[in-house]
Amino acid sequence: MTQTSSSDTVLDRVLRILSAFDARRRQLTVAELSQLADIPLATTYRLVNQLAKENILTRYPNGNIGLGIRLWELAARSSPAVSLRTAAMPFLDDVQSIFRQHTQLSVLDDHELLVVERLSSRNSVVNQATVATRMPIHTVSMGLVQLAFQPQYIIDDYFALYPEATDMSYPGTGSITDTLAKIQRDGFAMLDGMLDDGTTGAAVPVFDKPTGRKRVAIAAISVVIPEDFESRSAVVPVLMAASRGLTRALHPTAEPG
Amino acid sequence: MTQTSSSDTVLDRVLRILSAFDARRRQLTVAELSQLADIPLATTYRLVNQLAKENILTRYPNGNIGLGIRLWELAARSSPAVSLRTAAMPFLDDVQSIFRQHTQLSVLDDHELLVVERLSSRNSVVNQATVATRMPIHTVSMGLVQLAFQPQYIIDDYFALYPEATDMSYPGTGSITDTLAKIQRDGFAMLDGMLDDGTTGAAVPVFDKPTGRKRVAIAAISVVIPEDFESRSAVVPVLMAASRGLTRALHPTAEPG
DNA sequence: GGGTAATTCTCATTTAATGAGAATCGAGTG
DNA sequence: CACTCGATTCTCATTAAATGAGAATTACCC
Repeated sequence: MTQTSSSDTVLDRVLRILSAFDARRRQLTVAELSQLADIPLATTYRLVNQLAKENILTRYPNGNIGLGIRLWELAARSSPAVSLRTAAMPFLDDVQSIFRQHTQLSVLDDHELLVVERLSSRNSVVNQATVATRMPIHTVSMGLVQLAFQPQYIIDDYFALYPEATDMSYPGTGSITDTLAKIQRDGFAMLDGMLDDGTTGAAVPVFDKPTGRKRVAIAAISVVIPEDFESRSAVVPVLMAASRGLTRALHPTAEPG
Repeated sequence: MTQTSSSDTVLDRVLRILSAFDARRRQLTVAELSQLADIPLATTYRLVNQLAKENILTRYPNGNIGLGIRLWELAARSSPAVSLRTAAMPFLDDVQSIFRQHTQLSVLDDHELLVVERLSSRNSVVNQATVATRMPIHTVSMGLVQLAFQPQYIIDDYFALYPEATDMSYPGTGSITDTLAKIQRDGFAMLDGMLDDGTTGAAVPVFDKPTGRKRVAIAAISVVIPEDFESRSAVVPVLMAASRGLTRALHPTAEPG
């Protein structure tokens, strides 16, 4: 059955087809797509063929369907995420080469955290799943550090949307409200054992302007380190230097470097 | 007037809207979009609003339209270009940190060269235009080095499509046919003054498998160096090491390391 | 307050899109 | 080679998504 709320536009259907693919589902048969996208088989074939003709989707020799390079190209040419990532790369690279730990750039989008880039150490498993994945803001340092530097109404909206966040108790800082207050005071988040036992997520905000009182976080730079990391005390200063560099790169001004 | 060849589908129109944006046109008014996409204004407003609702496009506070983060996210989750880029990053990083020159990863697509990634030296201008840009294959080393390692029928198709390529005379190697033959013998392309005077483009192919006779290039790794670069003799060996590393990363086998 | 452009809304009309089922194709099996 | 089955394309009567001009509303500027 098709959607009942309003009419099922062609755009809705195309987006459901494109959304069916992710890091674990890179190739799908047309029958699978039809089911995942909730579109009758004949219509799915027609839309898939139209998309393949434009290279938004690609047909593999075995008949399976995957995303086409044109979709990437359209997005890469002028997406804000790509601009941010490109500007951030030298700073992420600095952080990654100093600590040799997973280093991420992330943003908040639609009340979730979205990973824009992840640099991993040489010998770590290539893990595509990390870039473009979403996580609840309140479960990771890089989310909390961005939330802490948002207008109060955005924080309130978030709590309204995720009441379970207000039930959280963070190791060493207590409630989410107390945790956000500490992050606001410190200017960084450093939380143990959030996603994985034995690791610490350290994150700093990237602000929308170099100085000023009402700065808003537009991204975060973060690393994941072992809890007993020997260079632990150096992490935040290095992240902050990277963050300030990125903010200046994004907002060049006449102020002295 | 709308297109006359066949009917103007919603998908056609949506793709024309998305294609209107590029590195130089990151924000457009709805009126500009209507003109660029050749869609009546009322229809453009309607489609733009639908796309903005899904965050495929975004509305800026000044009313301008730009690409939305969801488009990037859809593409980043499972696009082959992103997988290739992710696998290549350690090797590109190696090359870039050794020579401190622009380092690129590119593929052939639809008889053109498409830049998938570009790492630049620290102090170079951040130049978004390079990633996701297309160039004629026969005008750059990284294009020629991939063309040289394609099946003959693909080379023939290319010449049929771009007869002007057969009129080219490359410095030191002559015609394109002779140049391709030399690249096939050498296993790399190193051409002076192709895009910019005073520079050399050095490129090696990334093959579809580690060994074997009928290997096909699926990408290229390349650097742009000054013609009088002091480490010129080291460039190709380093690029080849990076390329072999990438091929092995893409095609892990049981063969010894 | 007036002027102008941007934007939304309306709705009669158009036509793109639909999708079941027939037809065709391709792969696998005996 | 014939048969079976699933994949895929094609057909076409019907539907409803889409259209787009122009009116209405909103926002901005002077």
